[in-house]
Amino acid sequence: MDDAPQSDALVDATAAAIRARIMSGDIPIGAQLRQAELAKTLGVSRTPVREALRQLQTGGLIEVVPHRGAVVRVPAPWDVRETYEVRAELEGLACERAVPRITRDGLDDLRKANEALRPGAIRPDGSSTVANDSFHTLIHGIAGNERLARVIKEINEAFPRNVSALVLQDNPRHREDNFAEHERIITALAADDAETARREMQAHVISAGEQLARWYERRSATVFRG
Amino acid sequence: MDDAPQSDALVDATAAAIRARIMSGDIPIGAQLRQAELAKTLGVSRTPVREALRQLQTGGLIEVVPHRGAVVRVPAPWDVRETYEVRAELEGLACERAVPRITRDGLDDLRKANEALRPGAIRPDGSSTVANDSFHTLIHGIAGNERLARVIKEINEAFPRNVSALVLQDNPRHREDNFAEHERIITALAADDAETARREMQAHVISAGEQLARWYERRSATVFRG
DNA sequence: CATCATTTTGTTGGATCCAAAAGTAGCGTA
DNA sequence: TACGCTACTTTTGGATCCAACAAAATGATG
Repeated sequence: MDDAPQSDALVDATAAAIRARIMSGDIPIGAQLRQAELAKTLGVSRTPVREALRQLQTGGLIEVVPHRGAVVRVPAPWDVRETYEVRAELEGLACERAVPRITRDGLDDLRKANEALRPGAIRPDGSSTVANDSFHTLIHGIAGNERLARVIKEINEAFPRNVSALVLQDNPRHREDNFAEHERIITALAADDAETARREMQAHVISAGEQLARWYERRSATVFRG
Repeated sequence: MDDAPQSDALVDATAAAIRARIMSGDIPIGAQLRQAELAKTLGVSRTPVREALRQLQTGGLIEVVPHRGAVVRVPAPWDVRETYEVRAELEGLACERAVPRITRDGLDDLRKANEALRPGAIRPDGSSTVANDSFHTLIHGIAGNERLARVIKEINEAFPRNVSALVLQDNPRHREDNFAEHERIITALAADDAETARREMQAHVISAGEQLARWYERRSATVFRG
């Protein structure tokens, strides 16, 4: 089950490569994306790069202005908040749907995924991001609605991942909150309490969005000063 | 605020043209889309057609298999149901958000939009589709969350519009239900009752999705027989 | 007569080429 | 010295060309 159903190998690989470099912060926010440069770096022609850029553009990760080129999109804080309100709603739905469908094994998987996020646990760099992702992805899988999973995935791809990681890793308090919120969600799922599960998940996502929005606020402030 | 932020004029226009022809049923479901043919028809080169097709592909309206070309996607009934469950959630959120934001003028606009859908009113062909759309679009505008509006728009673009129109126009009963459901939504909005507004809108979308899914079920059945 | 291999045709995918547009720098004039 | 105009450079957008791949048709063989 691919996100882009199926198409050419090259342009999808190219898009994935560019997206990865943006997500990882290798290409910073606001940076210009020159087609020729990308083509040379990735060892392909300009054609697949162009189509990859278009694909990323429809995803909202980059912006393309007619004859000036593509830049990595700099999201405004209100945009982050709006997006996370939508995402909260959808994640809440996924969580609610997961309640009647979850098994003991599923609960175990979730607990294990969250255990990797326990504050104070030793972990290699960047692993918290994937662990965090996998927690949500597990729930999407249990929810059993492919379209829902896909829409959430698309929404997530609108913002560079490394920023979320930064937000999480910078502040130990955030790590603790994140872990505790996940635990509450697991508890509600285990208790077969759909209402609570949804509410907890919504609150969790909203809070994550708020932290992210604040990060962008601080960032734009410093940028304006500098 | 365009759906595709901004980019080349030609490829967006091309994508819009192709999408319009699919949505209107001019290009039927399951039809093959030959790039050269489209290019000739639209009076452009194959390049913008290719990129337009890729754009439509990420939207999910068409499917592209590596060396065999693009076809208009034939949605499975379960896919329709899944999609409409997601859409119901989001439209419900929009409706809830609209409650504290709606004005008397906004209510009037909604009433007027629904009046165009009154069963028994005389209307030219196809106008019911746009009237139906405008009812929802109005609410999205009032809800005041651009990302939400955009996500719903993208979801809607996953299925040809003419099918929804068919579903609506075929059965007078559906027209009546549709009208009544809209009225209930307006009533809840006017009563400042967020809970009910959300619930009514959700039920409305779910019901529309069910009708659409049934239509596709009947269609696939006849196709298999034929 | 059926089945498999081979050839042929049609269509897409990728690369290169050419044109158009915008930004920039340099020069000239007020 | 400052402002404006022009020419140049850079980069994207569109068209055309060539190769790869898949399907269909045709012929040969069991």
